[in-house]
Amino acid sequence: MSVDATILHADLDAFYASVEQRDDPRLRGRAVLVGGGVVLAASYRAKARGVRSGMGGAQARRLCPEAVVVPPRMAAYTAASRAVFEIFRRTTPLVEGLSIDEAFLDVGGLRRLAGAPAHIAARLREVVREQVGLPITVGVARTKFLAKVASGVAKPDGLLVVPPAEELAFLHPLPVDRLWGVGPVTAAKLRRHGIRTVGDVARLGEATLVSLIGAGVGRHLHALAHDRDPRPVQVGRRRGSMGAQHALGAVGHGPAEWDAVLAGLVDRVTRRMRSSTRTGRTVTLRLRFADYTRAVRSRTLAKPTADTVTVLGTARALLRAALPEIERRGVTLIGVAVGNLGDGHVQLTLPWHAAPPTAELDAAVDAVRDRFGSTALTRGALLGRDTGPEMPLLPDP
DNA sequence: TCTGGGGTCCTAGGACCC
DNA sequence: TCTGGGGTCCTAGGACCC
Repeated sequence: MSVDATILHADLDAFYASVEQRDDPRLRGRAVLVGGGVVLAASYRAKARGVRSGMGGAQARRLCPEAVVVPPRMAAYTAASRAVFEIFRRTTPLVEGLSIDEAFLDVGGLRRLAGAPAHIAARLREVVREQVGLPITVGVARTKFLAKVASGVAKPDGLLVVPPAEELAFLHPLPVDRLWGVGPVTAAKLRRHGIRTVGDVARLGEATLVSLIGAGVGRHLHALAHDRDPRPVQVGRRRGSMGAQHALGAVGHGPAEWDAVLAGLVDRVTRRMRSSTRTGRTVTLRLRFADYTRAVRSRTLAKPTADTVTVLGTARALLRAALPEIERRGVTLIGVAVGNLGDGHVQLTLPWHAAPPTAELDAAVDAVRDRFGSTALTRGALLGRDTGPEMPLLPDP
């Protein structure tokens, strides 16, 4: 573990809204809301009026009547994100993406090549601004946690370095809910005991903290408040689940509509799985009731799959089982996720003497089909590859 | 404040196995 | 007949993040 501040947390500012302002000069300098029903992103001018992402559109427009509301353009955001992540990876190979608009970068080994971390961070901000046209804030510190907090404090369009000697002085005056992992519930529990700042948390014994907020969160918070965070920047983490969900209006739905929604969601998810050559074993049905409480129902299959029919069958069975509860309580959201994701590869071992187009190969392809439930894999596709027996599922044509 | 869509991680109980 | 400790997997719920 380095004793230097070598970890960068880079976070695009008001990402979706900034992309909109970049692409439409008329929006620059104005309050911009992306998404009408619910605010997906708000420009800083709108945030200054109290608008937050996740807020209902009606309330946002009340707070900020002069705001321009634009529909989301996910393809543009994805493209901008890709461009920024390419710059990250040109900066250092040690990049850990956290979401579409933020990542950790470890620049520890680059001092002789590219200069001090603060210099690299400043340069990174310039390059993102020049080449992608977006403002980005960077926090620099010795740990991931501190770097993340630093970028949060420095926003928007800022750069903040926390030197190792000043970590506690930086950390302890901050309100607890500034900590990554402290949300409304934990903050309220702590507030009830008069704990408001990170310094207040640090003065508590671990056992006391655990008794207040539970073992997991308690120990985690105790470590962070004492500035202990050994987590390294991890390259190449892959998502563990893929899902899709759809919010329903309050009235006028029945089993036929629920089933249609479900089928659409499953189709979306399994398509995405196939196009990224992932397969999964656990199908989860997500429900939100009329009172906005939530429930999940899940089933784990014997074999990983990315097959629409298999996943839909499982999701339907879960929905059927939940039907009495849904009819009693009303449903306002349906979601489907597939978890336990594997890499979508399977090892085919053929006898060395098997001439390719043989019964063995056919049998092997059948075995893959059987295991993955893939309708996209064909023997021709398999033969078209000379990369050896490791064979990804193919994306939809 | 009346709430979208995409995720992560943790906890806890029960089944099952050795 | 009644009993222990430890491990893994599955399901459900909940907090949190952007």
